[in-house]
Amino acid sequence: MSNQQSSVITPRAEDYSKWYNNIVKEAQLAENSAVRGCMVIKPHGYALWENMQAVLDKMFKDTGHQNAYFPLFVPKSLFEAEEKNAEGFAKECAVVTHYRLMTDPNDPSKLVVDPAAKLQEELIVRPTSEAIIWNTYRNWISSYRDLPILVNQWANVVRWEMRTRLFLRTAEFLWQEGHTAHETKKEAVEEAQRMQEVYARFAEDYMAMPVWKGRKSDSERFAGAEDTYTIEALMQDGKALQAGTSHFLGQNFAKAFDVKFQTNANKEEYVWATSWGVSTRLIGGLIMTHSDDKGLVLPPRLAPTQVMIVPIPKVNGELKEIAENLMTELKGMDVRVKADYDKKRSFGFKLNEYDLRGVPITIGVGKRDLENGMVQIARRDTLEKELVPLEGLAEYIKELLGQIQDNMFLKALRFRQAHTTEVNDYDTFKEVLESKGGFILAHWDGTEETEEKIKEETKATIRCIPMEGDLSEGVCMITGKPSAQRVVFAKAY
RNA sequence: CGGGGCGUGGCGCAGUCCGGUUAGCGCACCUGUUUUGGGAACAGGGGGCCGCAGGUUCGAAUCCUGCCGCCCCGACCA
Repeated sequence: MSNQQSSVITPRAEDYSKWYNNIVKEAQLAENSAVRGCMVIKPHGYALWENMQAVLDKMFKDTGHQNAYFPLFVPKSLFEAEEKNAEGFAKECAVVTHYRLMTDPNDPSKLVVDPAAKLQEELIVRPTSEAIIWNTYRNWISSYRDLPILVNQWANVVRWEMRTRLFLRTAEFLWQEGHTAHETKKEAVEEAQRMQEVYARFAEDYMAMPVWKGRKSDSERFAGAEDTYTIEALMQDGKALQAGTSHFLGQNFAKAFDVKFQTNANKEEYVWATSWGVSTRLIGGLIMTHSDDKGLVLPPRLAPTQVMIVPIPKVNGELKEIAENLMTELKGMDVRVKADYDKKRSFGFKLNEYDLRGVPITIGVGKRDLENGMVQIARRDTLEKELVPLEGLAEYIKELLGQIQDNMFLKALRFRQAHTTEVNDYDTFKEVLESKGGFILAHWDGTEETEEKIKEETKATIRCIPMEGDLSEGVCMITGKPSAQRVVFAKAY
């Protein structure tokens, strides 16, 4: 089987978009569906999402949150209550107008919408759930004793995007959205920042994807928020990806939905709110941070299968027994391990397949090396191979998984460092953006006009206004006006 | 919505300009045999309303008209 194009991946350097699509398909993460802009997440992709969910869910619970579930539909009257939010999402809403179909009078084999079944009030398919949730919270809150409310939901949402891309921007996507209600502004701001920190920790410790933490500029802020905290990652093509956002919503939704509480001084006040979310887009980020021209590369902490044992070539009793023992031992150490005894496919085919699917470690168990008490270990991140003694192998593997995790983070971090540039004038800004892309740290006068001008002329946007690092003052690279601190620019997904 | 490209077995394509046997190739699939240390070989086999609808013609994947869909690049966005 030579030159099999179903598994040839377009190199990144040749066509980055194509490469990305190839990875998604060849690693069997997802595929396009019959519904425009909506993907089918395949078992391997969904297993990855489940692992991400499990970790995040625990982090949410460890910070005091509970899960709940709210409806898919939002009555239009509720949706429009918070004006800015409604305006921000209006252009990308799917709307349910009818509740019944009927046989087409002109063609009995077809169905048409029954005009008699028009809804009195349209239902919006949620693009986000603030409206329905805050309408509910009104009934849950009357006293300061009812606060805080710390609720998260795992759900799907629909945003009718003009152009979609698998995982990065689909019309329907899976996410979690936390919605919290607080007594004071201070508490709400702290909550929003806490969840930004949770996201950053998840991205770096589990996805091995370094992120910039910061706040959004006015123009990039979430519709209806007072402040948006973001984590921004850098992809291998030099473009930024907004990987998670956490919003301080002020009292906007409390006012729109009339959610008040009585303080312990018997005064009536509006509730303070936050919302925060990450989505299946993270899988896109994961792919574009680590994967190579051979396929998917997954960090061990999230990989559905961490270790694959492949007997070479004929599975006889002895090889199988060794594989089974090793598997038992590794499972006992909480390693996600599988063995491939399929006799129909060759050793080489299998290895390529697991490289494609991003399995962090494959163990080749064969007679030749076993005579010396050795097995062949191949690590996906560096593509290095080595012979390792069977004696103490489980401990070695366990240790190696940790090393791979760390190595992937460091590699991504070095890439980001190499693609983060401090510039002081607009010409250099443009030149860096063109030549190597990445994050550019520059002074900005804080006005929307300047931001807009830069976006128009270069396509770069302010990804975030950093909250840590070098926060010294300067002058705007364009207008020369005072700048409070450098901000992070990049072209973004 | 603007610009570009494309619709031919599951996937990727050739054939279309210049109409003419039974529409072809690679991969995948099925059966069998030999294989298996980085994508095995051979033999046999199955699978096509050539995107849809009209039209021209003795004859259309091919020419004409209309429609539909998909992909890529922008505008919009997590």
